[in-house]
Amino acid sequence: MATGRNHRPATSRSRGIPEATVARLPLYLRALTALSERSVPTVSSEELASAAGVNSAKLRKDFSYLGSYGTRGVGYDVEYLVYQISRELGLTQDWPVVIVGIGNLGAALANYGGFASRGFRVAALIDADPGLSGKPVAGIPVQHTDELEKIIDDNGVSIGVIATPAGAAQQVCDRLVAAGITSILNFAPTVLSVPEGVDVRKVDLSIELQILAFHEQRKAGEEPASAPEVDTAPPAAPPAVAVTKRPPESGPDGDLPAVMPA
Amino acid sequence: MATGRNHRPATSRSRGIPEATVARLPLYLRALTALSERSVPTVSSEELASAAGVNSAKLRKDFSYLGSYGTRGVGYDVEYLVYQISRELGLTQDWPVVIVGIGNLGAALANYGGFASRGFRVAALIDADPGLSGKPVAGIPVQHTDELEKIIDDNGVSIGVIATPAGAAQQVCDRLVAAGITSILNFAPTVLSVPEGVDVRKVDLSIELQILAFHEQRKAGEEPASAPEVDTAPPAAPPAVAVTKRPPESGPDGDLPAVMPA
DNA sequence: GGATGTGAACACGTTCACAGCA
DNA sequence: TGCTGTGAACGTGTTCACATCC
Repeated sequence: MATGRNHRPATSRSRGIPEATVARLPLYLRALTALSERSVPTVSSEELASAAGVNSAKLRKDFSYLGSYGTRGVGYDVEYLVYQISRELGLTQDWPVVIVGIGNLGAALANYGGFASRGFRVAALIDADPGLSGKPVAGIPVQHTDELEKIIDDNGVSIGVIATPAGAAQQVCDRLVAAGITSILNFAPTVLSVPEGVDVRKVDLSIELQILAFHEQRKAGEEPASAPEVDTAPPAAPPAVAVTKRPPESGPDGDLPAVMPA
Repeated sequence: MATGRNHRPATSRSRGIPEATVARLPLYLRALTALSERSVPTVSSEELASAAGVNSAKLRKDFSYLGSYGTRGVGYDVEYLVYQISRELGLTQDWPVVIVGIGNLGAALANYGGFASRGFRVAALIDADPGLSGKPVAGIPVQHTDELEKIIDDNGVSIGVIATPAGAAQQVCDRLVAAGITSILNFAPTVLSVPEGVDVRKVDLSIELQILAFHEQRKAGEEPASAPEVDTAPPAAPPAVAVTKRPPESGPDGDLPAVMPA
């Protein structure tokens, strides 16, 4: 799960759409777009839900927050829903985006077709390495970090993507915010602190894997009625102030590793 | 937010740790590891919470599900907690992982230091392009898709990462599952269907951006007491069966764009 | 004194089941 | 008849506030 929020307590919801619903709208939109391309005119909540990987009750409730866009006994008009959801998400307008940190991940993001097709436009690629400056990635020349403020200002950018190593992330974040960015998608494995009013969402590869490992571990110690305990090394001393040598863990790299060179 | 679940309804929670708590454990672990490296012996819930970007009440409640590992009036022993959380997450053992689809994103993942330092080991890189076979990425030679089943079997791999284009994802997924994989981290923008017992987590770049756009849009239409409505193009016909030409949207690429060539 | 651990209250999210309408 | 839209029930997650113990 990617995560990270920063909103008013959702109290006094007037026309507010629940956060959980917002997070699913892109899913519905994707499924609807596929149907649209196959020229399917209408869908039932059941069909659409299954295409989006949710259950139909949830989908209907989600749509009910947007308005009554369906037809009882029939279903939803695909084209109409595509438009309504796009509008709700703000995708009927163009969102210029900058990507900071052009390593493997930054390059992958720059090449990612999903951006362009959904109202997002990569306005600039920025990296601290002077050796990269001017070299094109995904057809866009990389610019140096020095230009950051100017680029954001000139292009009216309000969304920034951070794909730098962890160590550089906060610093980049601060500059982005100072330059006027109000939404950040962070791929660096660090907690970013930002002033009120700035949105941060986080995508953390390592965390996702750790969550999988947790569940995987459970599976192992269940069905096969054997192997009750498998601990590798015994724990350190329970409480008491101590500097017990540290049992296992802590790899070769310093702080939580970076994604790639910026 | 990365997402995707597949668990029993969490009913009859015996020693079960809430899903939301599990998702935060890696965060705590990261903060604790940083403290450990600075040889800090103990932390209070307040300090640790702020380092991890959550509030202290939540953190204390989270830890209470694991056991009583703190000391009243003092705080938590850093080393001890690192060990306990690692054990809980299953990181005291080694998890071999395969990455399928070695484009920019796959390469970024292979180079990602966060894997190795947390009990994960990249056992193999797999790609369908014969031209890549044998070429080393992050020091590991890429192997051809034909070898997939053999690789998984030989290495006892139970976690797979899919970084292929959307079109190939389900097919790769099916082969992974058939070969014995029970946990999948999916970067392709598709809904994967898997049999019961297989865990899927999803990381979707495009969805995260769309959620940001939603909030960004809200900000725009708030403070500055102007610009009440800004719609670009008028909606299509409301209900009724129709094949209205499709208003805006739908970029140049076919289905939801791939991440990169596999 | 000072911090943890936790019941109880609250807020949010999901599911059920059915009324209501095409 | 068939499917949407939604109140009501339920379950999960978060926050409060304080008893408890070092």
